[in-house]
Amino acid sequence: MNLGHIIQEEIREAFQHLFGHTLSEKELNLLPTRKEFEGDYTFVTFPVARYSKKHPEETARLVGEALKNTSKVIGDFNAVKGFLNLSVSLDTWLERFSKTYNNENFGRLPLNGKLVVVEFSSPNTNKPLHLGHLRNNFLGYSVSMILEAAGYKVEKVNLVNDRGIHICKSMLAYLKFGHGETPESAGIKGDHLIGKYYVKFDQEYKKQVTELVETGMPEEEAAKEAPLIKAAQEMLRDWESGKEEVVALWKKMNNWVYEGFDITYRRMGVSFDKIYHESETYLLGKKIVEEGLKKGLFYKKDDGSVWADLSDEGLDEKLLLRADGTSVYMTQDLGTADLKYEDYHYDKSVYVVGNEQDYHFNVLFKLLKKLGRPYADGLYHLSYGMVDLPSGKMKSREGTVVDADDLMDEMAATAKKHTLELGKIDGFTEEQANELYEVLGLGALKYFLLKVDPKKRMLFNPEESIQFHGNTGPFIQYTHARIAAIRRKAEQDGVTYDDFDVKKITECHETVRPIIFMMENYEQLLHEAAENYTPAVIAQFAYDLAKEYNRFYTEEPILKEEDENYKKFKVALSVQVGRAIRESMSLLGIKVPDRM
RNA sequence: GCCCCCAUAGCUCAACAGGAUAGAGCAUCGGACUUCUAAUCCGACGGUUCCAGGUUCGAACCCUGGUGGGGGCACCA
Repeated sequence: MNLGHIIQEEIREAFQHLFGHTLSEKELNLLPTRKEFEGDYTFVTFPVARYSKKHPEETARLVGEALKNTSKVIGDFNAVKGFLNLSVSLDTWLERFSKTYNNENFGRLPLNGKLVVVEFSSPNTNKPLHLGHLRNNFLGYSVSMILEAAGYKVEKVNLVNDRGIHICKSMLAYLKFGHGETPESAGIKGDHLIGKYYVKFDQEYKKQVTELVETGMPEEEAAKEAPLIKAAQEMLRDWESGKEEVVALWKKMNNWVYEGFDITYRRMGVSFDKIYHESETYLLGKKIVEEGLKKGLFYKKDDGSVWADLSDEGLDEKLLLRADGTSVYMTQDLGTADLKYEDYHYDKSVYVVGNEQDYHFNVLFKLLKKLGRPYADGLYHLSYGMVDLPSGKMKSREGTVVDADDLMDEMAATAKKHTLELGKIDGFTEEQANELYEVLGLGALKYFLLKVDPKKRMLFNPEESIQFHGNTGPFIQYTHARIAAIRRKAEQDGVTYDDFDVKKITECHETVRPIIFMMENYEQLLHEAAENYTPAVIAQFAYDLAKEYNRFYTEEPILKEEDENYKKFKVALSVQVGRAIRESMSLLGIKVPDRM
């Protein structure tokens, strides 16, 4: 039980004793005391004055006095208006720290026996990954780590969109203009090679459309009649009917893409427990539509197309099956939901997909609910906002996308530049140095993308993202490196620190309490991060802790402390902060170096 | 046209589900390295929380109406 809960219980008891009323969980609202007031926790008495039948301030004072007499943890209090500010005694804080320090499972909540599937990444195989994918991947991976730390069993899955007209466009352009080029012969990654032909297709296609328009054809018609688009559609039909040479080319080109993706994923530090391919799932879902028809949930129009009417739920009618009997996006997603459930029997299933698909998932979940799927209540769309550039929205056709590989290169290069300028890595081998640049560059990038609430649209300013000062990944990493240096030096000097004795400590630097306070609250925070699927609060924690620790570090001598026991404590406190930083950063997928 | 989301310091973001005098970083200005890593720390400057009403002890947060921005409304995925 954390300190907040203990205090809540004590308040409940005191209140019951004083006023004969038992407060509910919600009424026991406890918040951190604001900086400008004395105290650690604040209990707001406005809402409970109706039970005490006294003014809020009087209520606060009475509860405060009662606590001061009976509480095992509260040392003092003050009441301002309806705010009861409670100061936890130093003894208690130190005691709590001791407990945290010796807790080997710090930052890990007990297993809750529940399984959650997190689907993320979901790339198309016709172009390389870009900045938008980075937010998606980092988010999905981080949320998976957070859920795991919060006690869930987590399965990370990736549903690769490896088929469809967009792939055929790349294939067609490759056939026409590729001259048998390969990633090896071209010297570029497979995904970039395929992306090149996707762009090529678009260019050539536009030319054709322009030519047709010049002959007097309306633009809309020209867009449909251009030979290239017709050829691409034909190729898709050939693929669906299993035409050998098309399938062979498709396999070859997709494999190039996967080889490229693998490199990118590895560098990003994300991985999956299972990869689904749309080429294997796109036909699923038809049976579910049939089932819905039979149950009278869906209906068939005269042309044979199948629809769901969700107007009673405030939504539109939605197509589920085309007139020719082929599936659409929704059909497929109905099918994969069942498939994933068969595979995992999950309690929760999270889809990490951008907010432009809010409506789609809203409909999907309602349909599955209507169909009576047992897992329907556990579905969650983790809807995240677009990443904008200072120049506006990213558009692949306009060449304004920020390529993932390029971006990671740049981040690492900048890390290298800064590191060399500072000259702090004497004795590093070249390999170690390069690894450090990766850790710092990726750390900066991940932190930049994850510190913002996922739901919010965010601006990616390349110059700011590459900053290593202030509220950034490298700032936190640096704090960890400092602590690691303390630990190294302590061990070098033969200073043991596990054996500190908190009972002998009577006074502490003013930063010690807030540091302990933050770590005390960490598990609560982790719980919140998991419930709300948001790495942002973990990022905020790591930053706040690092910031507070840095103050401690600059204002207090640690290894030069003369009181031997207090010195041990300070080292232990540092080590524990280091652990908390490492742990929280790992939930963001960010590594922390021992030297930088 | 209909539906959904957003609006907080010059800029990028917070604000623990309605709590006290709205906080950080960047930028600007000023201070701190013969010291355990200055990728750090301290200070200053910076606000009508888009506007107008409402709800109540209390509103950035909830309600109503505006304004501005984004997204969605395909037999595409």
